[in-house]
Amino acid sequence: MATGRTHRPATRSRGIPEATVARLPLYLRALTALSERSVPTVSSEELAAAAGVNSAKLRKDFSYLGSYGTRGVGYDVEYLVYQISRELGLTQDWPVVIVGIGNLGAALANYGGFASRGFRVAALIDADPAMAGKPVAGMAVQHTDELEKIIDDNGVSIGVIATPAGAAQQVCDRLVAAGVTSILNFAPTVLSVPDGVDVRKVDLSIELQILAFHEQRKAGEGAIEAAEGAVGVEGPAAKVTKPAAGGGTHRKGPDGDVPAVMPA
Amino acid sequence: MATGRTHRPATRSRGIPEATVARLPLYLRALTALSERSVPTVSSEELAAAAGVNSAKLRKDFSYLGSYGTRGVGYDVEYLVYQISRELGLTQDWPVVIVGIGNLGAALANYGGFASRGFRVAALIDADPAMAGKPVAGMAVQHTDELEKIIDDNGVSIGVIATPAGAAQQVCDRLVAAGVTSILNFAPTVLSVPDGVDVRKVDLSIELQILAFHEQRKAGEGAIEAAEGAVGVEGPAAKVTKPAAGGGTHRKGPDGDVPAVMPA
DNA sequence: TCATGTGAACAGATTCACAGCG
DNA sequence: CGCTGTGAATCTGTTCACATGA
Repeated sequence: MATGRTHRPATRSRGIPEATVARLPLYLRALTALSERSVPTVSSEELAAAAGVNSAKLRKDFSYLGSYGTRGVGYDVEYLVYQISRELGLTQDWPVVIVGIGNLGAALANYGGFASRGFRVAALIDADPAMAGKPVAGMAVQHTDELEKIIDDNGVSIGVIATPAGAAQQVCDRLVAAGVTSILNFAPTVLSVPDGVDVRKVDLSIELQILAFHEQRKAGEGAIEAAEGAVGVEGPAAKVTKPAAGGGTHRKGPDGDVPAVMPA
Repeated sequence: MATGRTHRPATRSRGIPEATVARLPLYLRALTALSERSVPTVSSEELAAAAGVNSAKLRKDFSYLGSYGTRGVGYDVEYLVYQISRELGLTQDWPVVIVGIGNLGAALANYGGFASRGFRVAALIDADPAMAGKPVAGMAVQHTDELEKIIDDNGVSIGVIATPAGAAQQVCDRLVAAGVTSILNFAPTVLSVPDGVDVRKVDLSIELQILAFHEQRKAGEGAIEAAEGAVGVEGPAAKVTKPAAGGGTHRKGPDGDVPAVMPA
């Protein structure tokens, strides 16, 4: 889901639903593990368990790729690894650049999963002149001035942004102008890009906030019903048409009328 | 999307659809920015643009929280910030532990977005005895032996796993046994957890693979039709019932019969 | 006989379009 | 009049359940 703004339907490219595409890497990982253990075939049931999905979904997913299984038997591991790899475009080499070599950028550069599976870190780029030339993950960091040249020389079409939020849009614009058409954004900002450019974002604080939401709910559990009935903890129930106290238009908060504004 | 295995329906908790919950942090961020610029109100149109969604979706999302807007005017920024914060459970403090202080763990520890918005790093934990006591992000790293005690003493319910894949499940088990009920997993593995525990995963290589899929498609463009017709690039068309060459059962690959197995 | 592959039923999310209210 | 709030239509994704074929 993280395909960012401005670029839309992105619907099923050549018939494969987006949700399925997002699961293919999961299957591929599970299959690779099986392959390493020289397991020749798997059933949808086994593979689904390894990938953490249910088997009906997995079979449906695979059905979009074609009929690659054998009824009564299962799927040939090696063959599926190949098919999924090809479908994902991993049989070719994808040079990527990482822009912003701070803590996170360095972590990404060192991340092994990057190098495997068809991705190759073509360059590490940072705006800080003091970083230029410094070795990170066995590679010399290059200055932002070189960005366009690097993209061009290496035929880079995928860029990773690991800069502070403030710099992200500007970096993004330069990447796109230089020919990058897919961006993985770690900066906590919404990027705008022209049509035809894909953006996916990875956002730590968003993930945490989603967890907090569910966590909060767990704590409440049975108390919720009671509280809602009694105090009217928001929801349509709290739709007080006229504010009970305080002259303003709004301020219909359930636990006290004045919002306790969050710290920045 | 990312709610991990074993725990499922997870559907709408108390009426708010999961998809909406996932966008609330986005709105909150945009609203916080407006708040800092002292903007008093926003229309759904403006806010949607800032958050990178469309306005109908945003209005629908907000409608699940209650009727917090004013027709003909828009939404009160401060008020919405408060409502969303409360809905997400950010008006309380969430102590989190980060397990695995490698490159990534250190990056996370240093990540500012952590500290803001209700999350507090209660401890950094690593299995390497050599790391113990070392300062990272102004905090002394503690040894895994202390894990249970730390969780308990600090009332931690959210854990972040940034260990290598091999250690993740084991760490996860210990976190859960110690009382953690929400986990953010950066290790490239499927975690199994008992019912009632939420897992969200952030997986760099999966994101890249999804980008590669779309990237590949862009490159192909009009050529796809032709190629499929001519060579029979898989799809139902490639459903060769009997392998053309090579004795095996499968191996129906389009560009060469032997799968070019990926490197690990 | 067994597990795949898939139509059909269902569920969830998005978009449309407009009634309703400030 | 302008913008929110929301039913209804649509679209996407998931699950069911079973016919099909190795």
